[in-house]
Amino acid sequence: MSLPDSQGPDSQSPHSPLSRRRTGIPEATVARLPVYLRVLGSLAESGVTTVSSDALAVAAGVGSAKLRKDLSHLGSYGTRGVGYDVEYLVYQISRTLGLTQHYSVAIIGVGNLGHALANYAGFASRGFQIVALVDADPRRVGEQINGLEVRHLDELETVVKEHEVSIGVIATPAASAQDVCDRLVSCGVTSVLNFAPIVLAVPDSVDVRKVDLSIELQILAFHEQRKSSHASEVGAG
Amino acid sequence: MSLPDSQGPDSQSPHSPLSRRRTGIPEATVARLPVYLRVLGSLAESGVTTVSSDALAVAAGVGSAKLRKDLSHLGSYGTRGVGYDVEYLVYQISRTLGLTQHYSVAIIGVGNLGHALANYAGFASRGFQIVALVDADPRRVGEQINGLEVRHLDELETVVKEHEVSIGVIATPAASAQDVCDRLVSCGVTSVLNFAPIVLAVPDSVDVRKVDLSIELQILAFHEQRKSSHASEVGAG
DNA sequence: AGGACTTTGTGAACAGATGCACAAAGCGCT
DNA sequence: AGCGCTTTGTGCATCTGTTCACAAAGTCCT
Repeated sequence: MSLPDSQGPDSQSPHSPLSRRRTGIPEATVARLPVYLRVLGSLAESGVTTVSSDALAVAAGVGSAKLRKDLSHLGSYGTRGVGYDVEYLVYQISRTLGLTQHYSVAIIGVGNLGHALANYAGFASRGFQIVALVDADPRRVGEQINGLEVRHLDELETVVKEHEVSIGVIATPAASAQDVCDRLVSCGVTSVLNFAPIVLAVPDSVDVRKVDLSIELQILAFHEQRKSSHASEVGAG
Repeated sequence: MSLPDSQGPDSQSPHSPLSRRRTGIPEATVARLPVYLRVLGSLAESGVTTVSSDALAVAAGVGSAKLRKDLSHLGSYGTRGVGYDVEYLVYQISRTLGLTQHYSVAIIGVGNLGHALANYAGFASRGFQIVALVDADPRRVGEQINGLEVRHLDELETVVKEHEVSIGVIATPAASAQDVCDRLVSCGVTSVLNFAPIVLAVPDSVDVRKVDLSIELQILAFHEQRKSSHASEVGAG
């Protein structure tokens, strides 16, 4: 989608109408599928085998019409009068999202955040495997984190090719993020998850998603402010 | 805000047409303002005093028409034929986002991620101040992080009221997130930033934004898959 | 002062996403 | 088999967001 435009959770790449036509799945739907998948996962764990769009919608925090429309993009996998088979739906969503494939992930930058990411268990689940940790600081090189040895930034290209990394996670300071990104892209990485507070410039063929604490806080601040001024504004008219 | 609906970077709370009318600022615009703000900040540091919508748009990774329309929601702060005064625009955006106010932030959960957040410098900038760290694990209570002492979860209510926390950051395991959230809400916290991989249920009056690594990865996976199948599909027709 | 040039701000067309409401489809009970 | 109940899937209206394209408004140069 992305216009040459934005990246980031929100306005996330519109990804060109073309891709939309190819997959038939709207971007807004794609962004919600992982949520459904997670909810379905816990339902399955609880022994639930069948779920209605209403129940699933409540659990996922969306409207039921929206949910049904979302699922209808994948095909007709429900049974009228009954609902959806949990296990089957999990499979279909996973397949649609491409989670039946395997993805090798490299984390660049092993500071506080990088450490947290490297240790994050949920990471490894669902086909994502961390295969490399890279840092520019020689003092951190060689350190073992979660069974992986930190490699030096100089080896980035080697490491990426060696492990056929498909997703690069940038957890470096802002100053080095663009450089790291460029190097990832030139090694053939086409998906980047960016934690650095900076807008990355990439070719159209590369997908970037950003996670940005500070932006989220500022959005919350906006609404928080609106709430505080609420009383007076309502009073005023 | 937010419909009983979604939370999270993407489909973020449509925030009811009403609020839209009250502030006059579309949600999509609000989500981009922090990006503009950041870019303007670095421009200012570089000594730039005036910037055109085109230049700013490129730096922010959006289209220039979109940027102008976004800014036009705040008022007419540009000069035709010239552009925008960087410093003045920074001020106007800050004011609009409510960053001229002060926000007290509490972080609940001081595991790997909580640690990283507590040490994150950019946090304290722009009016956000971490005033409390809370954890359920007695072994972590008392620890000093970045000059703040970790308090026990039992004291959550006390701590929140004591520091007049306006934003709660949930960095706990999924299992305790809803409980923590409920307690925050019952203490009067109306803005929550959720890092736990779970959909939080909150009253309409509370804003939740979520940051979810695993969802972002899955969205990337979807597009990555689309790219790999690209070659064959194009070949096939 | 006046004209060429630049750049903003915005009306209008378009595109995408959401929500409503209901027909179609299946289940289970008699 | 038939009837009533439940729930999906979707056409349609609506709303939100994006993009285009241009008039209005300003600067700079002569």
